[in-house]
Parts: sequence; structure tokens; C-alpha cells
Amino acid sequence: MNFSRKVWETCSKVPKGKVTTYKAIAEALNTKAYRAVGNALNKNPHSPKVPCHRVVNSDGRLGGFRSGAKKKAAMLKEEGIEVKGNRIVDFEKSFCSIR
DNA sequence: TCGAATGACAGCG
DNA sequence: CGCTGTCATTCGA
Repeated sequence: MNFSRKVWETCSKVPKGKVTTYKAIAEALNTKAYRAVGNALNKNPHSPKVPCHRVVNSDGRLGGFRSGAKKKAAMLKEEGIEVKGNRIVDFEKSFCSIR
């Protein structure tokens, strides 16, 4: 779908060491379906090309990564993003607005 | 704190 | 083939 595809593309636009939010992606896609963004990522048929772990809630939390949220947190840490519990440290600094 | 809105997918009839 | 329920969220009262 064009919608999902755009979601993945927008997600890939996020540079390493940064994170984005579902809201930002939804706004970038000119849509209000924040859930749809996560939904598309959830069934993302792509490989690590789409770092869905780089997408977090607007609160700066990992949100609800059901598939090993802890593992994704570790990935973010490797990128330079500190994740305390389920919270991103310096979320504002790590947050990257997608054009 | 709870409900509504949105996009996509799975299951059921 | 068509409809309903569910899901990784966010906003408003």
C-alpha cells in the first residue's frame, strides 16, 4: 500500500542515533491515523531496512513494542540513544523531525 | 481516566 | 466476497 510504503520510507529517513514519533510520521504522511503508522510498521515486510524500533511514542517512551521491546531498546542504545526502562533519555535531543 | 478516530490485516459467515 | 474486531497512538473532555 502506498500508505504503508510511505511509513517505511519516512521511518528510514530518520538518521542513525535519532528517533521519531508516530505522530511525526503521521503528520509527514498528512494523515491522522497514528495507529495506522504503527500498524504498517508492525507488518512491515521489509527487513532491518525499516528501523521500527526507532519509532517511539510522542511521550518519548518505546510505547508498546510487543516483539521484544527490550531488544529494540538495546538497539537504540547501540545507536547512541539511551533508553532507561521504557523511557528515552534526552528524547528531545534524539527526536528527529522528518522534514 | 476513558472514549473516539484512523489505516491495515486476520478471522468468520 | 463482505463485515467485524483488533492494534505498536494521540487528542479532547
